[in-house]
Amino acid sequence: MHAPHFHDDPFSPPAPGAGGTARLLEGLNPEQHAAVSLPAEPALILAGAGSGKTRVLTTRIAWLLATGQVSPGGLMAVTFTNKAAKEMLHRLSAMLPVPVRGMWIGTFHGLCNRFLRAHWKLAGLPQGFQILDTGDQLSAVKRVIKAMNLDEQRFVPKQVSWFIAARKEEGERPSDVDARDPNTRTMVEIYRAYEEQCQREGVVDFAELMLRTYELMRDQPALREHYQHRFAHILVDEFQDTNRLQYRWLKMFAPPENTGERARGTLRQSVFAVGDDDQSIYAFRGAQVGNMADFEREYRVRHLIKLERNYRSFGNILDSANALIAHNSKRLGKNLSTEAGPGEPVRVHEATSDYAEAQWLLEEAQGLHRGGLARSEIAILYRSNAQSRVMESALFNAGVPYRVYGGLRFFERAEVKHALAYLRLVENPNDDTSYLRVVNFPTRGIGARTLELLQDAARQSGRSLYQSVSAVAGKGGANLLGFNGLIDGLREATRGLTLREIIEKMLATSGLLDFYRTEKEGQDRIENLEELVNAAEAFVTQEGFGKDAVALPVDEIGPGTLADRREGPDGIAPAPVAPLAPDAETGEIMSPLAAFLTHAALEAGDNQAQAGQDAIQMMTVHSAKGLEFDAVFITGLEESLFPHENAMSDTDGLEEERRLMYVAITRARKRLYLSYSQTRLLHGQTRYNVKSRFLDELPEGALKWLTPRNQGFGSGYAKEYQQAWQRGTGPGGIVGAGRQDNRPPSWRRDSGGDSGDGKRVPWGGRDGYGAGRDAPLTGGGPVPTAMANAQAAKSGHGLRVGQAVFHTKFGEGVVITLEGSGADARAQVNFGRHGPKWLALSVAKLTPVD
DNA sequence: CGCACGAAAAGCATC
DNA sequence: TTTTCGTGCG
Repeated sequence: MHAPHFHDDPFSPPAPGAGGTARLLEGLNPEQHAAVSLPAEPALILAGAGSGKTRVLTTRIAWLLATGQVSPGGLMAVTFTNKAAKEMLHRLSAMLPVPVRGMWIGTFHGLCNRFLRAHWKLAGLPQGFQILDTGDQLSAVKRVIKAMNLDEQRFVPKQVSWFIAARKEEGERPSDVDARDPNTRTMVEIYRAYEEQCQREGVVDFAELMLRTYELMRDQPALREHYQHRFAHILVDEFQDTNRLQYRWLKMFAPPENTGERARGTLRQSVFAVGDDDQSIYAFRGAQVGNMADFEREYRVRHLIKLERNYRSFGNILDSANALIAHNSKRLGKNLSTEAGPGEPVRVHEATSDYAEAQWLLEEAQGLHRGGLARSEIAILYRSNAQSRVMESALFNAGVPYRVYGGLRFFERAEVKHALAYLRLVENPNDDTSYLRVVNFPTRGIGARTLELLQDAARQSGRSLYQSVSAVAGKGGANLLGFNGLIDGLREATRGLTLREIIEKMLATSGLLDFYRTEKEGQDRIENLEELVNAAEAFVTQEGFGKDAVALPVDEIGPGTLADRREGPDGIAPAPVAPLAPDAETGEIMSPLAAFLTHAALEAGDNQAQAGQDAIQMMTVHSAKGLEFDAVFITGLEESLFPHENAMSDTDGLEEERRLMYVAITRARKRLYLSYSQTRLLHGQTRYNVKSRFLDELPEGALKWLTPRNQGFGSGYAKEYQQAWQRGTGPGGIVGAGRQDNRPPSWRRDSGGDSGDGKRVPWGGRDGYGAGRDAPLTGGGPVPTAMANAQAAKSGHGLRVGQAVFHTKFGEGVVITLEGSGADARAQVNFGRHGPKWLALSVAKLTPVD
């Protein structure tokens, strides 16, 4: 077999030492240079925030290729997100004329998918297996629970899904789970049934992609040998975020004994792991920071390189980050430095209310924008999504364009999922999840009763819903038959059509398009369906599924082929060309439709809010990881918010919160704002919080307080409250300002190009928080407590709700509730660090702080 | 199959 | 503002 033919022949890389190679290393600092040009041995790169991690990773790949140490097919690079993978491919192709598309660079799941496509038979999967996203998985679990006649109250589908995913991420099949209590035993039974169901339907969930690949490598020596021979270099990005299974997976592809000085025989592999323990913020979803230390030990890492030079932020920002993270005990140890000079101080702002905080932020951001900063260079970060609403409201009312990350993504939208369900049924009518999703959508007279019967029948015979329709008699049965006919007809009618034509045909014959045409909110949905057609078109072009696409058999394993195929004409193994590895035996690649469905599951797409416009960026700190902005606002720096109350009780949780804060700080290039508020409306209740301990952990010299330092907590609020009272806008006036509308901002995509000028309606048109009519512009006092304040003022002990107090044992706190009077008087005080406490006022020594 | 409106969450979120 | 779910109607 011949090596595939490329225009830019990757098998003739620039000769080592040629100008090209030297140019690759140009401009790297000594540590980066060292990392990029390390010998082929295990290496751990501790890459601080903004230290050029991606550059090192991609240059390392380019360097390995350019110096002829490895062929494009001989290396694998793994990331967590599609974004990171794309970025790597993009940069790489800018550095070297290399056919990046066929290279094994991708997300863990994407690569597993590719692997399982090639070895589907060995893996015990149907050739066209489809992937369940989180939502599909949830409905699949629900069906299982129902089928087992279990109580959904006791076995909450979400929790069960989570349980199953967690087990898989620990590498445990049902029989491996140590189930001691009856509850867990039932969970395991559900897990078992769920697996059987998935297998029957020919679908796999995300965790299954990983686990199956791992198991296949573990149980198939020939396969293992093959891949270990093939991948001489494996690079892992964001290593601190790997979970147990991912690390074990890695060890299957490149076991420690094959690496470095322990390499056995001719088999010599190198793993290049890049990570930052200080940015490990995903323990809650199974990430094991400990993998870094394990890796260092198990692989006997001799090359540990720290990238501590930061090219992103000015000194004050870095000093703050360094000082903060120094409070963590569990660290590998790292300190960021810059040559950029101190830059501006970090600005700190104390607000009286979340509303006031939002107003301040709005003004400040507007100022920055007027000063010439693009809105897209301004980021507003918060710990939890619930915090975004006040700020959205403020921005919206001022007509400032903004973009909120983390909403519904394209392929998760209901109408898109419906469309995909039809397409999946065309591919595989036994996909019960998809069947149930659209069997009666648009409605075709198939009710719950009929579906019950159908599901019973299917359960009895162990067959799919599609296969069981004949078991249902009567009108319902006839309608079911009709639906099956629709799917069959669609499959016939679309045979041989292009992907675009298939989708268009489906949209028309399924009735989806007609349905949304008559629905009043349907215009958006139709646009999204059109967008789906575009996405498919783009996919076909981009992935080379056009008529010129060549299917080249690669990675076939079978007797006698292993040794042979390792070497191409010049002693280098050929790289796969097809985007998805073809069947290992036949070389057959998936149909464009099946491939597109896979793509849709593995890549949920962007959430499309406000894409393309210069808008202020709003997101949680988690989603900000990996991004950078000229100006960053970190808001809601309050105890119980950030650090979050659920994480405050144990050190591990607290340290993760601190790393989260570290990530947040290091997003800023030039200007960083930190803000907190004395009062905050959260879940309909006013909370009185103490400022975050993280603020106290920053170096005073790097900070500049925009509001008076050490102002008594609550005092500012109290003053404004009194003023408002005197103005006659007391409780009566303020009460109405409480938010009535609980919806997240759901804007209509307006047709005009110039959105953000007040045409969109985030609160469905109703007055939001401070919509301007009856809410005061500043100092909108918290509502329910206003009354309580008035009462408390009369009760003699001189305390008010919202009052800042000092307690000899617990320190600073804020009064959040007052009850009783005289000797009975008691107060609930939130001491932040110590949490809220009830105190008898006749005993406790509380000093008002003012 | 009973009843009502609205609605989606209480922490972060990749694939 | 308080609790729990899914979806649409008589």
